[in-house]
Amino acid sequence: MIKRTKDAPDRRVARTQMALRDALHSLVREKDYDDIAVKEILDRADIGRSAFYSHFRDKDDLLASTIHDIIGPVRFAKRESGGSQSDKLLWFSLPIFEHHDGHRWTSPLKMGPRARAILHERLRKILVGLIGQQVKKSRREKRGESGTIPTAVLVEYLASTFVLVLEWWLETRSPLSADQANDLFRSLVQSTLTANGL
Amino acid sequence: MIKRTKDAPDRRVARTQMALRDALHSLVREKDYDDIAVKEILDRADIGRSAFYSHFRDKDDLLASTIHDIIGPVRFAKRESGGSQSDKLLWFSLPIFEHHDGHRWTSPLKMGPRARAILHERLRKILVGLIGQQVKKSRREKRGESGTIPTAVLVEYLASTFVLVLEWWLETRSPLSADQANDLFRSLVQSTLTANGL
DNA sequence: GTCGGAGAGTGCGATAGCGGACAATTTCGA
DNA sequence: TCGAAATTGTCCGCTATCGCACTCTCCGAC
Repeated sequence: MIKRTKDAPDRRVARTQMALRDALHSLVREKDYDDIAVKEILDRADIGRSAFYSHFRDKDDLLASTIHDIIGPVRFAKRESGGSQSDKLLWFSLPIFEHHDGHRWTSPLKMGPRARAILHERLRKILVGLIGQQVKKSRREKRGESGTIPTAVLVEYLASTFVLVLEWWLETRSPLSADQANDLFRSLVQSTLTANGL
Repeated sequence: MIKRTKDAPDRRVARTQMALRDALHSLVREKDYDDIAVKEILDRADIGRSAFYSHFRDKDDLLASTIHDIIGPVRFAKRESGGSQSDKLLWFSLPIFEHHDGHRWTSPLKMGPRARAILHERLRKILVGLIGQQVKKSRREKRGESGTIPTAVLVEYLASTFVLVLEWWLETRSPLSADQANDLFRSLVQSTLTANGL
């Protein structure tokens, strides 16, 4: 268990975590995720076994943690989100599509459906947290206009729909550009949003 | 002080030392060695101050330690040293010339005469150790043929002459190739070697 | 079957690196 | 020339990582 007041980022922690993530990243381009042994990750990262398990429960936990490599840059884009109501609500989608677009043709990550599921499940949860605040705020401002659908459900709906589109876009290697995929996602949820006063 | 029992290579030690050497390497291509603050090295290597001083006395000590980056590869070439007597004795020279030749035109290291002196002095000492064994062995086999010049002096002579040639070759940016510089060095010491039964 | 080897996790004593505080020295602009 | 700021080198309590040994489970060979 890592327990620190976040204002004290120990160099060592950041270093070993990054080393492990980098090692996994490079390995997953060479062979299928499920065929990668923890030992291989340790060797490539040049990290001891016990250090690994003091940060991550297992290989899947490490994989899930790599989401931050994606979500990190997205957080930066958060500030500069002006525009319409739905722009403020769905600001996250385009950066994520673009991120994957960049990596889409370089070297395909070799991971089966199980690994994909882990990543997307984690992404979905994080999105729920991210969207949640926005939706609550927007709905509070417009309270009374509509009350049939619970906010929590709406948030889950947005997150899972986004992940669905992302999954489809990646899985089918659709020729759609990141922009187009993003538009597709928005089209899907737009009417529901307006119908619920968002 | 660094612990003993060399059979216990701690990952952490190797890691921080390499990080520091790499940092210095990259910095010395950007600005003059004497203008580089320890703080800058620490920042680039992402290493704490106390870790630095637990390995090196000061900046110069770190610089001197980078010799191993040169001498390491040379040790490998040691095995495959067949040929004449002097080939066995002077096997080290060509690899070193070649090493410097590779880096000579890429990006010149920005270091004044003081820094150069540190490096070459260290190199000289290591060469003395390296050559020493060989000379002693060769002379033991041919004992009696000549006894006027002490072995220790001969060794120092070889090392310092080599460093001299290397220094001249680098300093003047001589158009000589690594091979030619190596031949030059050999020509310089050849007669002395044969005169002393080597 | 069962043997043996390999990988996954766990536990532990030892230690390298951490951040931060400190005095001593150097640098440098007012 | 003086004082502030920067840099160097030292020290210390805390902790992350180390190497190593160990158990457990899985799995293919025989």
